Amino acid sequence: MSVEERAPLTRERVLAAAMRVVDAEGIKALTMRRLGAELGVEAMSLYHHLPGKEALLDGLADALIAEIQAEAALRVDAAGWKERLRQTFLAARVVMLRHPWAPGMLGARTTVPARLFAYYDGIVGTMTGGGLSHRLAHRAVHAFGTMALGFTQELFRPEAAGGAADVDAAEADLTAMAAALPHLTAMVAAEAHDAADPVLGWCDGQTEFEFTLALILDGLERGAAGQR
Amino acid sequence: MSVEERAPLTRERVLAAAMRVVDAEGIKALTMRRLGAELGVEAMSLYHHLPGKEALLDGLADALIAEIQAEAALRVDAAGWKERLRQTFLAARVVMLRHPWAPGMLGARTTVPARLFAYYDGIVGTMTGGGLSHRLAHRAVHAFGTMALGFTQELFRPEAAGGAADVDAAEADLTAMAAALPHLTAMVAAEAHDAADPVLGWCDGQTEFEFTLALILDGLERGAAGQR
DNA sequence: ACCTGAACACCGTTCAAGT
DNA sequence: ACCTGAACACCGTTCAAGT
Repeated sequence: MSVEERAPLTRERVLAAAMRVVDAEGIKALTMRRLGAELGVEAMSLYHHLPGKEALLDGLADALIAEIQAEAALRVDAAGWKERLRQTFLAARVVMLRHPWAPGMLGARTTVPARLFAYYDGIVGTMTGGGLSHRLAHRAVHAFGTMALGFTQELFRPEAAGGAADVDAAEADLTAMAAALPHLTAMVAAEAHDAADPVLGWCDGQTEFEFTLALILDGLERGAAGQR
Repeated sequence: MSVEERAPLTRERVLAAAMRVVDAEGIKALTMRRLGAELGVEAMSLYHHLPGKEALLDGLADALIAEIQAEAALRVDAAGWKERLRQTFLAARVVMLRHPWAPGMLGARTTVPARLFAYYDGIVGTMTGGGLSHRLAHRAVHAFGTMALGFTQELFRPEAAGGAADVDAAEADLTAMAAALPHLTAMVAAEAHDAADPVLGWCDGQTEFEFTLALILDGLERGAAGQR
């Protein structure tokens, strides 16, 4: 189907095709047979360029880290460690928003993409270069958690396929919900009221991401002041 | 194999058996056929008590939240919102350490376990009851992220099956690594030196968990003071 | 009503055979 | 060296049949 159908297969072409499939159809669609079809080839041919499905996913994870590094290189231009980290993590978030399948895929992985070490090395270097101790830099890496990859771990993010019937049912016993979940109901009522702009309003990911980021960065800054 | 082999199948017995299988053999071992065998029954019989595999995993997630709630009920006895949250999240962590498969399983889930709403309702109630605004409580819920479920999202946690050959290979070009990853190498050297007790030493999860928890709780407390 | 056996439509992967 | 077709050992799930 694609232009380069007749070109010889390489590891790079296989990974590029995998990225295309997964961006267009999601991670579940990425089967060896489907990927073979994308390249105009039998599934078995892929094994000459990658040892198996695990290696394919490893390669995909690695390609994603590379894209995050590239995006950060384009954007990070500040001098201070705090602002540099902020820019780094916001760049990572942009990449993750381009690939909605990525958080779940990375979370399910048990092996470390080789490129991740180099990526984190740069982050640690930014902190120690800014005067943070190795101990505080170490703690910071853990505190940021998945933030360095562009997402706070929002478990159970809402699905694209919403059930209209469920919404109706939910509305029907909204009063029952208010009784069972008084604090959540009150919070939604108070917060939704303030959300004039739907993009910046209720549970907007960007707002929450930046709040958490600032919270942790400010806390580290205070810790860095205390360590002297 | 089990004592209750002849008792009639119920949804509860199926879920209890699933929890047994997954605790003993991991999430990959949980197939409909394997679960049937655990109960001395054909795989197809399970469909009379659960609609399918998705519902089985939903049930497992729900049972896990229930266990977290029960553990918290046993332990949380403080008066202030800050200490109550600290105890709540440490209780959740204990449950997660009992079920190492749980973080990955919850992270892969796309639907929300019903019980999670009630669990978060209690957490929000603790904060608003302590004087935090709905806005700050909302931001806090996002900032805590998976901490309420007992884990910071440590992507790529080390596997149980370690490759000795890989360790040897890694040692062989340790100098090469030091050149390629100078900041990480320096951090490991500095931090590992201080780690007299291996349990409390390098990358101990409990230490990192409590550091991040305190960082966020302190930041919220400051935010709560600022909101008046 | 509950459980079964055979079958269906998929997977990842092995292997002998082609070119 | 690279690709193929058939096959193997699995999955979740359907369905007609048993009791």
